[in-house]
This record gives sequence, structure tokens and C-alpha cells, in this order.
Amino acid sequence: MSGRKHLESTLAGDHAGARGARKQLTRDRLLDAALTLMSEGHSFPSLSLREVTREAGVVPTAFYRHFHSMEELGLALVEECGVTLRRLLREVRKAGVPTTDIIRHSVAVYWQYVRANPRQFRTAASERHGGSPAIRQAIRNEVNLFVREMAQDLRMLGYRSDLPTATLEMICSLVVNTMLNAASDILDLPPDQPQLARELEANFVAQIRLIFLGAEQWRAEPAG
Amino acid sequence: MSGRKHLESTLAGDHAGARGARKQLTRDRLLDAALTLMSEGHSFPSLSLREVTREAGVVPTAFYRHFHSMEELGLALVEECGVTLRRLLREVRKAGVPTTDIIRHSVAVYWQYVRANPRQFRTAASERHGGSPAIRQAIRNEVNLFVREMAQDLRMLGYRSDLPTATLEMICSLVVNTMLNAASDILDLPPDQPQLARELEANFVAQIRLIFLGAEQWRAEPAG
DNA sequence: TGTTTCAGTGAACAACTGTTGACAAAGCCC
DNA sequence: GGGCTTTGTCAACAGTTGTTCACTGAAACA
Repeated sequence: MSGRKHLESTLAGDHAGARGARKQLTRDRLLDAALTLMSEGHSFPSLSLREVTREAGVVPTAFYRHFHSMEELGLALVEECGVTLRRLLREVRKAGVPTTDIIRHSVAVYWQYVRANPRQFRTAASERHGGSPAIRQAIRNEVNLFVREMAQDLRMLGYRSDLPTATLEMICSLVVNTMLNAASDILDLPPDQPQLARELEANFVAQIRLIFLGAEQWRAEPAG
Repeated sequence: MSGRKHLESTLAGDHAGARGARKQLTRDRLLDAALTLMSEGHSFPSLSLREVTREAGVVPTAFYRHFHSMEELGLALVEECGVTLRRLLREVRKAGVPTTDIIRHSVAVYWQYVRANPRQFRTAASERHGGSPAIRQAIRNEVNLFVREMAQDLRMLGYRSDLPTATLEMICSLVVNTMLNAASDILDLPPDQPQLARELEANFVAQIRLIFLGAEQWRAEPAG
């Protein structure tokens, strides 16, 4: 019952054998099914267990082999979105620092990233304020992680090195909020309206620019 | 069938007679029930028609005397939230312009307003990105209305009168997004943590301040 | 006054929900 | 190979859902 192998297999995502691989596959199919249903207009709290298993091509009872409840699936989904977000950060970082018009460039990367992963971003935006308290908290954690990592990046770049970390994080959190709002906006556009999309992007760039304009003016001792 | 009186009573919210008043009352009870259930952790898309009528103390079929579907109730709810928001704007406006530390003052009013109407703000934040497409669109309209009104207020105050309206609205939309995010954050705090609430408020004030710091620096011709 | 209109009731329906237990087959370990 | 473990299936349950229809009683109207 409590053999070593069993313990291993219950830890996160080991699943080396052919059996574990198969399990991971249908687990992924369940997560994918939920993501797909949500991108089709459903919202997560209204998803039923049976709907998800139907979409995944599995019998309802099989669900319990992977999650205790829909809420647990939701948390797994949040983690997946977090991974996606952090991958984005790594990509932007890897793209180097053009120093000239860095904002427009970063926004462009972000924009294309949102369009490439619409389901994850819709889910993140949708559950951030709407889901169950537990899921909301999980997303908050994920977002905070992202914010902290981003602030650290700014620090590494030597941006406003006179400011305390808390202030940098305050700025980044403002940026991230704006990012997520913009993602939700763009994903609600009818896909055949490139003009509206461009206006939205321009507005988004302007807002980010405005934030950094404010950040450059921020006094280290804002006591007024 | 098409008498004058009947026509009147189908128009929005006339309901002068004793009958109309009674109808309006249970309609309000339905809306209130939905709001209450949502503030208890449920999210709107997962609310069932029967749950709402149960909470409102009426039989399920009575629902149809007021709304065709839950989605229609949702739209009515959005409108109610919009009214709440505009009342807020009027209150801030009425409070006068202290000119000194206007941001901290406005934020304080807003803060207390959120705490006084938690159910409306939770609903607004929750459905803004999460609800059905129709409801999402309705909220977007409501928010845009608010943004436009706020931009007009800034103009009346003579704030950055050199900027085009579109730019003012871009700024206000950033402010409103930040406001709604902060509302969602504060409403998720455990109610016995005044220290966290104060930190949250300080962070919120800082973000708004940062935005206006950027706004003051914004060049009328941002072509770079 | 008598008649009409209509918000709210009650019973009933078919469909769907989450969850159960026993069972088949395939992977795993000895 | 044989026995244990485990993923997925099948059948079935009790409860809830949205919606229907015929109804009651009181307010509104003539």
C-alpha cells in the first residue's frame, strides 16, 4: 500500500511508465476539454463534470481517477495558465533588450502571445475575479509570482535602481493588471475586425507608456 | 389588449398602481436574491433559476413573470450596478474639489463606497470578464459610460485641457480598471484584517498617483 | 356591479446532474 | 508466468434543473 513506487507516482507528474503516460494523457485531455468548453462561451463555474468528460471522450466516472472535484481541476487549470505566463516572461527576456522602444516591442510580443494562447488567457481573466474563492486565491498567487519576477527583471536591467522593491512591484502589478484587462478585451473582439484590434493595441501601448512615464517621475520618497 | 394603460405599464418601471408596485417589489426581491447568493460565494453563471426563486421566497414559475431567462436577470443586475457606479461619481463630484490631495480623498470615498455596496462591486468585477458574452458586453458598455463621464468631469475641472478627449478617456479607463481591480482585491480580504486593508489601500493610492503622475507628463503629441 | 387582467401557485414532465459500486482489461512487480 | 494495482467502463441511484399547463385570487377597469 505504501510502497516506494506508489509514493513516487503520487508526487507531481513523474509517470514514467507506459501506464503513467496513458494516465497523464487522459488527464491532459480533461484539462484540454475544460479549456475548450470555456473558450466556447461557457464559464468555468457552470461547467459540469459530465460535460467535461463528454468533451474529453471519457466516461463520467473516469474523472475521479484524476481529480476529486471540478474545483481541483480548476486549480490545475490555473497552474497551467501560470506556466504559460512564466513562459511568456522568459520569451520576452530572451528576446533581448532593444532599449529603443522597448515598450512597443514587449507589447507586440505579448499581443501575439495572447492570440496564440487564447484559451489560457480567457480562463485566467475569467476566473481571476469570478471563480470560487479558492481558485481566485490561486490565481492571485500566480499573478503575484509573475509580478515579483517581473520586478526582479526590471531590477536586473538597472531600471530605477533607487526605488525599493515594494515600489517596483507596485508598478509591475499595475502593468500586469493592465495586461490582463487588455487580453480580455482583445479576446472579446470579433475576429474579423483588424481595425478595432489595432485601435485596442494602440490604446494598450499608450496605457503602458503612461504607466512608465509615471514610474520615471516617481520620487523615491513620495511623502507629500 | 392594446389599451393605453397596458402600453404604459409595459414601459420601463412606471408601475404606479398597487399592482405594479407589488410586481416591482418581487422583481426587486429576485434581483436582491441573486446579489445575495453571489456575495455568498456562488458565481452568477452557476446560479440556477430555482435557487434564486427559493432565496427570494417565490415559486419557480413566478420567475417568468419578470424575466425570460437568467441571462435577462443578469443584464438587469448589470444595469443596477451601473446605477450604483454613477451614483458614486455624483457623490465624489458633489464632495467638491479640495484641490489638495484630491487623489487620496477620492480614493477614500471610493473605498468606503465599495465597502458599503460589496455585493454590487463583487458582481461587477466577477461578471466583467467571466459572464456570458452578452453580459460581458453590457458591463463593458456600462464601464465605458463611466469612463466617458469621468473624462468629461476632468475636462470640466480644466485638467489637461490641451489633451484630446480620446487621450483623457484612455487615462480614465486606466484609472477605472485599477479601481475595479482594487475593489475585487479588498472584497476578498478576510474582514478582520484591517492592517492588510490599509496596505491594500495605500497600494491603490500609489497606483492612482502613479497614473496621474504619468498623465501630467503625457505629451500632447506623443509621436516618438 | 360584473368582467377582465395578471402576479403568483401547485403539480407534473423529461433531462441532466454528481456519485456509488461492481467489473474488465492492461500494466507492473516478483 | 501469477498476483496485485490501477485506469477506464457500465449500470444505476437520488436529487436538481428548466419549463409546461391549468389554476386562484385580487387589483383594475367598464
